[in-house]
Amino acid sequence: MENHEVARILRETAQLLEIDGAIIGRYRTYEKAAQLIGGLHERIEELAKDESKLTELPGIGDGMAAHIREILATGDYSLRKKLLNKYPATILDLLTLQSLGPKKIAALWKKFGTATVDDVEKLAREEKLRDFPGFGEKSEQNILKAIEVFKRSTGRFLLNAVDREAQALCKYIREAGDAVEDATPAGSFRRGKETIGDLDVLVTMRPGKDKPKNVAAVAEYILKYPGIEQVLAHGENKVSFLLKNNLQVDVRLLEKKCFGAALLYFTGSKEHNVVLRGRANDMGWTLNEYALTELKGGKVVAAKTEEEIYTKLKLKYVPPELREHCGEVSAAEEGKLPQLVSLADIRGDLQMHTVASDGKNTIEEMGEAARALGYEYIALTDHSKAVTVANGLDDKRTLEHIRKIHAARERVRGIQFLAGMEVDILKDGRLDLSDEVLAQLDVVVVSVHSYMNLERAAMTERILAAIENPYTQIIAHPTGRLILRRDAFDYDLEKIYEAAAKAGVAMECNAHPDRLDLKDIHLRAARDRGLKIVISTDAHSTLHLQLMKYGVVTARRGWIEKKDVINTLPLDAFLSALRPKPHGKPYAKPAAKRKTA
DNA sequence: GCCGTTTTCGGCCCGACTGTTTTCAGTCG
Repeated sequence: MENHEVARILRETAQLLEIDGAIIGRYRTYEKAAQLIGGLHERIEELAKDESKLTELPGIGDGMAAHIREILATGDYSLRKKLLNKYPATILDLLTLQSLGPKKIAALWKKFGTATVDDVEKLAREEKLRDFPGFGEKSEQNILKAIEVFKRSTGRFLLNAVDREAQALCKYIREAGDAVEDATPAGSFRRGKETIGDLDVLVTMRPGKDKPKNVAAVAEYILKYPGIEQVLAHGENKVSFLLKNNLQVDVRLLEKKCFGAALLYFTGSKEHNVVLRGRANDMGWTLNEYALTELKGGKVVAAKTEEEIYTKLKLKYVPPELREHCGEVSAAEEGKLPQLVSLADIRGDLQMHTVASDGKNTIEEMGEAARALGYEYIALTDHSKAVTVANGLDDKRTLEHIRKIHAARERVRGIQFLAGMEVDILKDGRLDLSDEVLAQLDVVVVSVHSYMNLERAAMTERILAAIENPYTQIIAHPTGRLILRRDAFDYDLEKIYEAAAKAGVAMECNAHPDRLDLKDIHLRAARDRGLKIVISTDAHSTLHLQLMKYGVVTARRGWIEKKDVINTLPLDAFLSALRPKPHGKPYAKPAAKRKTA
């Protein structure tokens, strides 16, 4: 059973307990256990095999360990089942509605037997909610709006979609006038999570004598942002609104002097912050979104930058991508944080498509765009013939394509072109091109595009067979998921890792925001096993080459260092780091034009 | 349900905002 499945069962139990009126600590314990297991990079199933490993986890006692074992053994949890006998499962949907929480949901259930979004909508439309304690005309309206949103939206947004909105909004806010110093995105977006629920933006105000007036004026200005669909809150220091695509944005207006504390607080994660606050308390301080202050006397210890707050807490600066309560605080304490890979480290992009298969641009255009990004080399990797919808190349066309790539080396200087292919892994694990043709390629990237629902054993065998092929060098988008749309393939990733490590096959972190595959926790596990990583965009146009940053941010979330990523190496070293080819000529740089003496 | 150099019982992060109240409960992040 996968960690996220165990986490889901525990989380739902926590939610049901809260609706059921359990005391705060009890459902919190379930919530915390769910969080912990969801973010674990070891498999909970493995840990549970050891008698004592589970209770060594923070917040897991004997009781919770037994519950986890029950879930692993039976696939469900008796308390959850019991609660679902009492409440319909649809009652959990109500928690996603803005302005409805467990208390009100419990009250509605008790009074009307309300358990579905449709039930709530009916009550609101019949104006029956408003007479109920704690509800009024206004909250009735708010609930109707929330139901609108619920019906229109899936609730999560891809990283690049939020990036676009964040950049546009921050640019608009910076143009507010002299009162505004800067606008900075925070929240899970800053941590680089693969999907984002809502966007947090911090706006720092310049100090001045007209402060309250300025803050109010800036808030007014922000609420005139053309992208706004609906204003949700308009307070003194905070405004919230929905954008036209239903992304919720929370903007906080604050003084520059507490920017660091606010950035830390609103970047999260919640769990990371809880640990920092606990640490602050132990040191005789208290940490909130305004400052790190002395418990007695309230003197400010640090507030202006995140760096100085970490320093005061005797911690090395923790990059936002690591703030997930997954060992980063103890690593920061011991000075053992990884030297994370950065976008500037990347010297080449190793997966991209051209007009030969399903790309929009030519070899030369891709080369020029990559050179403009400062890359030293690229691998052109069009699809092989099995991907007929993408006009994939057979042996003959591949050989032609290789010749075109060689010719491009002469035409476009200042970047090295590697002849590659994204070769399909067929249903039985064979590769979609002949060995003779594979031997002509500089880079062989392999991936699955068909029969994606094979059962676990067959899919595992299939990938293992592909790794056994001596020409296989890189496995692209190894789990095949499409974020928010398609689940990962079912196979034994452990076995694949083991075989890939042994064979010297590199694993791709596909930078496309729809994929981000391998994902953060898989990357961390790969790194722990010493696997080679490449980060590639899978670009289908020159524009897509710019998606590299999402791959890098995902790798950073997986604790990946520059030394783990082979496309941070100069060309010669990179080629040596690839699995050696059994036959075929090694890549030769085009000869420099000979100077006549 | 977990946890403990203020506690083996009594707390569980905590501050802002909203809408309901007439001093506060519920929700949210």
